[in-house]
Amino acid sequence: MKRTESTRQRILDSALQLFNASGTASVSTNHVAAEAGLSVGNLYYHYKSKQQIIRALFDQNEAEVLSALAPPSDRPLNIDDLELMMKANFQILWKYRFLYRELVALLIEDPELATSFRDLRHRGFSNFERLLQFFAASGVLRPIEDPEELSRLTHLCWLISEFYISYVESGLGLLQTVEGEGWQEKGLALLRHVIEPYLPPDPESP
Amino acid sequence: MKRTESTRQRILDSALQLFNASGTASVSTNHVAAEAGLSVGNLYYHYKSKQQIIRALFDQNEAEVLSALAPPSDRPLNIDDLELMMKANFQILWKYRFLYRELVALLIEDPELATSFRDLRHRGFSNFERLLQFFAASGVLRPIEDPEELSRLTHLCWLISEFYISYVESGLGLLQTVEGEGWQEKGLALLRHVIEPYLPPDPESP
DNA sequence: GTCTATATCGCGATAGAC
DNA sequence: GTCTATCGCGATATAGAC
Repeated sequence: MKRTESTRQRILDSALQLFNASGTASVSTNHVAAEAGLSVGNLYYHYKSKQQIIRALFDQNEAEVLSALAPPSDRPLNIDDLELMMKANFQILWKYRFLYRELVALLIEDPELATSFRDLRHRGFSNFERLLQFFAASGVLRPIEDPEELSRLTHLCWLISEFYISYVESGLGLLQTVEGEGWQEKGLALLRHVIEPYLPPDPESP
Repeated sequence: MKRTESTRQRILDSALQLFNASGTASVSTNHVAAEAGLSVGNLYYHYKSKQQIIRALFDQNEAEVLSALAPPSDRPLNIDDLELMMKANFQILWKYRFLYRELVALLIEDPELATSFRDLRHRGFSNFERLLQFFAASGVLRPIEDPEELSRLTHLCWLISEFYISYVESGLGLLQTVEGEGWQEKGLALLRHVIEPYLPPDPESP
């Protein structure tokens, strides 16, 4: 409706870029305004605080995550869907990496954000657990009787997805996978590694 | 030698406590000095900047990690040693959790710290990989031929150890494991879950 | 070593003209 | 909606007395 969204969006884009590059602590609203090519006053006209900008970025992230992880619903799921979802998820996590990188600190500093995040995560976790359960029940994965084991597997996938990028950024991965996209493939490999023991026994293995 | 260490240590203790509780961004040198019961001037006499304090805490952490992960050397290693090391490691990670929680941001803000950290991690990673290799070679774990697979398993264990606490702190785990120590046991369970497929086939399973 | 000022700076946020 | 100007504050860091 309003064309004011254009400016709002430019603020978010600039903030996202700077936060990803330098972290939220060292990026001030001044920097964001400069990067976006507007005055501080104007920035504050659109967002009444730095926290509001971060929240808006979180909301954007939330929308993208939910849409990327929504199952096709009109078509039976297969194992490739799982792989595709994980891939799409990595893209989004990378786009908003500052959020996950500083996650706990951001949540401590903004209880309201903490509530939103925990809500999102809770829903996402349940969905993913159901998805794995569905795969196990439909033969894509081998059956998982113990609910504790299912829960552990879900937590494991979730933890890896959420923090793999921070793990890479924090150094070791970077040194070894200098190539631009290699990190993503390696992350997927870790997820596959965790899933692998649950693939159904293959009758024709060498 | 000098009793100045007492004050220096009090500064570090106070800083550690506050950083863990509120994050480095919202804790100022003023707060640290107040918590330690000294003047700001005195604090700056001992550490010339906030970054220096963080570095000192990192060094402390490094020393504890290295000593906790040093193998007995005079005694053959067994699988319980692995479990004990992981447990000790969790304790240390918890003690210095702000470091890992804000890891990437801290490394971006302080390139010198980044160098130290990457060096430590590189050494730690190699050691741990060798340890797993040793277990695989000596029958504690089943043989792992593919070096890529060994590397993946090592990365996996490392990633889980390093970020599990942030994962818990960021919410989901907290809601489910309200009990004070349960989180640690659950973390170990995740690590065991990853190791389990590599345990040697047990002749007398039900 | 420790304290009490104090200097300096930049940040978040607002007021008011256009 | 956008700008310029500015206020108030708290943070880092230093100077100098004790």
